[in-house]
Amino acid sequence: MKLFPSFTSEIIPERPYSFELTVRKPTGWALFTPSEIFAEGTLWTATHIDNRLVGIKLRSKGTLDEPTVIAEIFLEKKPNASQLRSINRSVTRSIGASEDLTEFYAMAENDDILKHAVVDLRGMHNTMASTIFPDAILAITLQMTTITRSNQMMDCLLRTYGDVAEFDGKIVHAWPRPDSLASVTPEVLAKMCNMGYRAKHLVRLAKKIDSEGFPNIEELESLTPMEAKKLLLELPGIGDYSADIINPHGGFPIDVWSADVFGQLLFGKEPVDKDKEIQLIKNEGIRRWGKWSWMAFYYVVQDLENLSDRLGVKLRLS
DNA sequence: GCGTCCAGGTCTACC
DNA sequence: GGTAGACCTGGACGC
Repeated sequence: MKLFPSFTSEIIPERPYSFELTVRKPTGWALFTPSEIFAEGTLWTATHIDNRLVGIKLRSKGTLDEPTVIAEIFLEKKPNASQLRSINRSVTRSIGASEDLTEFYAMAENDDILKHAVVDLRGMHNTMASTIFPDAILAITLQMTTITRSNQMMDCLLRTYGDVAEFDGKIVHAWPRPDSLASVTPEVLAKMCNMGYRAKHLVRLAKKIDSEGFPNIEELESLTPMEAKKLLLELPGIGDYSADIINPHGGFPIDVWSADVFGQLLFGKEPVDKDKEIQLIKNEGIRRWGKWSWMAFYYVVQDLENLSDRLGVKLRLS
């Protein structure tokens, strides 16, 4: 779909704000889609906001302590005033511009693990999807397989069922909308993208979000973290780990990989019986970092290589 | 070349 | 409430 220049916003994030660390994480996690393009300090990306395909060009005009982000928005049609406000609000929230890191940093400076990460990654804000569906796709494709195959599944979903945004001389593939996958049979999806048993979960989940009135990301955000998680656990194929990935409040998503990392950091050893020890590691992380558990997880995972050196432990990088 | 194991979880049946 | 076993697939590994 061709998108045209619509409007430009100047966003003033809470300081400190590192544009590059925030929109382009050290681990390579994308802001909205793995297909987005980052070059010479500018990000071209695409997502759905209010069911509308939106092309977004982001660049920094400021510094870590005097940050300004310029967001150029590309749409198929001219938005009305309400749509414009909604897109602005969504982009501002997604790039973590309103997030105040002061309290987290104060806690982290007295934490033997985090005190290193917050120095290494000063100004990195938490980013957020504009809808829950992309994170649900991520969570389901990560389940019980290798990262290589997860990436193959995600790439197929993106290119076969996603929307293509053409704008500013770039082409970016956005994640599929729930209605695009709700109309596909699990058999076709399993065959097309080698998804195996995950296909039926994903199709049922797409139908539930598309037509059964499941709360959107802003509605989940207005609930308490536990209320939001309880609702997410009602989605097909979404268990404790996946709900912690999708929850807009953040969680402490411990899987077999992060269990090795946080087992080393919190108990000095990787778990032997992962099934049993994952819950212990999760409980200890939540006990130690409380409401900042997600930010702690986020900073640690983005800083593994440095932390391995600084703490003198061998952390499994991926 | 072939068989087996296992990987960034979740669901269900059974106790 | 707790837990064992099934679930798609393909790469790695041993033989």
